[in-house]
Amino acid sequence: MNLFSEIKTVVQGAIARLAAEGVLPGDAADGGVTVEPPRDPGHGDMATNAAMVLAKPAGLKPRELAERLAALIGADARLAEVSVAGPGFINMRLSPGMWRSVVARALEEGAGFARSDMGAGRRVNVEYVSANPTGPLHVGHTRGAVFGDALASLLEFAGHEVTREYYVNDGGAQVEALARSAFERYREAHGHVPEITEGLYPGDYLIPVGAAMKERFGDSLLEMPEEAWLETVRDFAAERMMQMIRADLAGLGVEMDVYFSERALYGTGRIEATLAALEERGLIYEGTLEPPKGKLPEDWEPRPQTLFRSTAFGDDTDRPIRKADGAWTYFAPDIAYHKDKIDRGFDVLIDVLGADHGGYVKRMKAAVAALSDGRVELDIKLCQLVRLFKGGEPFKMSKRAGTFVTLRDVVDEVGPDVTRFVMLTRKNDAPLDFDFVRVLEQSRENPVWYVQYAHARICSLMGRAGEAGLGADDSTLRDADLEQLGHEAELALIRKLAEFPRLVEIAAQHHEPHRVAFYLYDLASEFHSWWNRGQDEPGLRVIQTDAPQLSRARLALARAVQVVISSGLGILGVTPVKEMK
RNA sequence: GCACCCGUAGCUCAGCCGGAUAGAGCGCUGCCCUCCGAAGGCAGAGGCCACAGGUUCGAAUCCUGUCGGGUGCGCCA
Repeated sequence: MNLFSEIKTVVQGAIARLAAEGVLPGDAADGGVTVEPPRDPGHGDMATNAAMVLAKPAGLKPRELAERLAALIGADARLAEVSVAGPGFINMRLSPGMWRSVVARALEEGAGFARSDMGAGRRVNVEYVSANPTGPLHVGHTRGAVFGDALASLLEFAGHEVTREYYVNDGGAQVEALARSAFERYREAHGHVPEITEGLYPGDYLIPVGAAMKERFGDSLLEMPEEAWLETVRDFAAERMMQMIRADLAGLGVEMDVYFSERALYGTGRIEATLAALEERGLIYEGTLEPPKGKLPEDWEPRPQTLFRSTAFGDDTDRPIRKADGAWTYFAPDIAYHKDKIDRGFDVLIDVLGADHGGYVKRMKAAVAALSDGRVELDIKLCQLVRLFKGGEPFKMSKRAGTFVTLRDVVDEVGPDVTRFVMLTRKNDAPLDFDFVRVLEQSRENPVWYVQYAHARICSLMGRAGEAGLGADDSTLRDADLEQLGHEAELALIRKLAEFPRLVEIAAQHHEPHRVAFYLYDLASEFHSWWNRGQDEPGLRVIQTDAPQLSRARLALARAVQVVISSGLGILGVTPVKEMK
C-alpha cells in the first residue's frame, strides 16, 4: 500500500474531470504530475505540482487551474484539507485516519508490508561478483557481492522476478596460469621446490589444491608434458577455486541461482552463432582500428581484425571480436553470454562490475541493443573502490602478507551483517571508506549500530509490555485503538513509516539499494527521538500502566516500526538483532 | 588526446521523474540523567550546491562549455 500513489489517483481523477469538461486537453492527462511530501511539513502532508505542469496546455494561469483542481480534490473524504500555495502548488492534508491506517497495514501485512507490484511480469537478471576463478574474493568483490545481492532482493521486493547469476571466467589465459600455478603446488606436494615464475599465482591458497591433486592423481602427472596435464589440472583447480568462492559468498549470505561457465560457450558454436546474428545486422566487418590517441603503446602497430560496429550504438570506437591471431577476444564470449541471457527471456539485464570496467560499458550496451533489437535493457552498475581504514588510519594492503584483503577476512573480522550494511551506506558510484574499528563502534555515527539499536529497543519494549500484562502479541495490537495516537512525535514517526512503500519503489526504479540503508537510518532517528520524549515527559512513554488502551496504541506504532526495520534490513540482507551485546 | 564517474556546511556524505526557506552525521556552542527508558535526546552557529552560459513559470537536479579529482582506453580478462 502506497499512500502517495493512492492520493495521486485522486489528483488524476480531478484532472480527468476537467478534461471531460473541456477545461484541459484530453491528452494532457499525466505528464510530469507528481504527488510527494513537501519539503516543509508545515505546508501539509502531500503536495502536487499538477496545476503548474498542466497550466500551459490548458492555457490557464497555474493558480487559477490549481483552484479548480483543489475544489475537486477537496471533495475526497481521505483529504481533510486542500489549499493552493506559492506558484500553484496544491497542498493536501490527509484525514488523521489515513495516517493511522499505515500502522494498521504494517501490522496486518507484516513482512508483506510495502511490497510492490511495480515489477510484476518483469524478469530481471542480476549478474554480480563474476570474479575469475583464480583465487579468493577480495574486498572489491565484497562490495560488488553485497550491492548485487541487495539490488536483487530490492527488485524482488518490488515485484520483479529475479535471477542471481555469476559468470565464471574459466575460458581464458588466466585459468591456464592458474593451472600452471597449481601444478607447481602439486610438484611441491611431492617434495619438489615450486617454481612460481612471473605471471603465475603465488598465493598460499593453492598449496592445499596441490595436495588434493596429489591425493587424486598420485604422481601420474609429474612426468607428463604440459599439453598432457594442462586441461585436467585447469578443470580441477578451477573447480576447487569455485568451491572456495562459493563458500566465501555463503559466509556473506550470498547465494547465486546460476553459475554460468564461459568455457561452456566454446566449441558449441554459440559464439559463432552470436557473431552470425550480428553479421546479419551488418555490424561485423574486417578492419583496422586507429591507434589510441595520447600515450601510444610502444609495440602498437596497425593490424586487421574482426570488429563489431559498436559506434552504431554510441560507442567511441568499434571493438575487436577476434585477436590478430584469430582467437576470440574476451568480448566475444561475453557477447554470446549476454545473448544467452536475452534468449532466456529476461526483460532487464543488470551487470554489477568494478569501476575498472568503465570502458566496457558502452560496447556491452551496444551488443545487447543490437542482439535484442532494443527490446532488452542493460544497466551496468559500476562499484567504486573500497578504501580500508583501521581507526582512521589508512590500512595498507599487502598481497604478500595477505592482510585483510579477502572477503573472508572482512567477514571474519566484523561479521556478515556489518559488512553488508556498511557496504550499502554509499551509492555504488562513490568510493567507500571502510574502517574496521568504526564499523563496530556503538554510537550514532555508526548507522548499522544505530538501526539495530532501534530494533533491539523495540524487542525489549515488547518483552516488557508482556511482563506488564498488556498483551503485546500481534493479534492484540491489531485491535489497538489507534486514535489514541496524536502527539506530534508519533505523527512524525507515522509519516516516516508511510514513506517506506514509496521509497522501495523509487530505490528499485533507480537500482539503488543504498537508499534503503539511508531510509532506515532516518527511521531509526525518528524512532529514537520519539522514544526519548518519554525520557523528559513520562506521560509520553509507551507503557502507561494505568492506560492500557493508550499503551497498546503506542505498542502498535512501535511494532510497525519494527516491521519496517526488519523488512528493510531484510532487503539489505542484514539480520535484525533482538538485543545489543 | 578521448570516454565514463565525481565536485553540495570545516570533515564524511544524502538530496525522488526539475518544485516552495538545500538536509544528516562528525566537529564546534549550549541544554537534558538523585542509574531502574542517556550506548540516547534537544537547541544553535555553519552554504554563491566548483565556475560560466542555456532550457523552464521554476534548476543542486536537465543541456553545453571551463576548471579540479578519480577510473579506463587494440593483440588482458
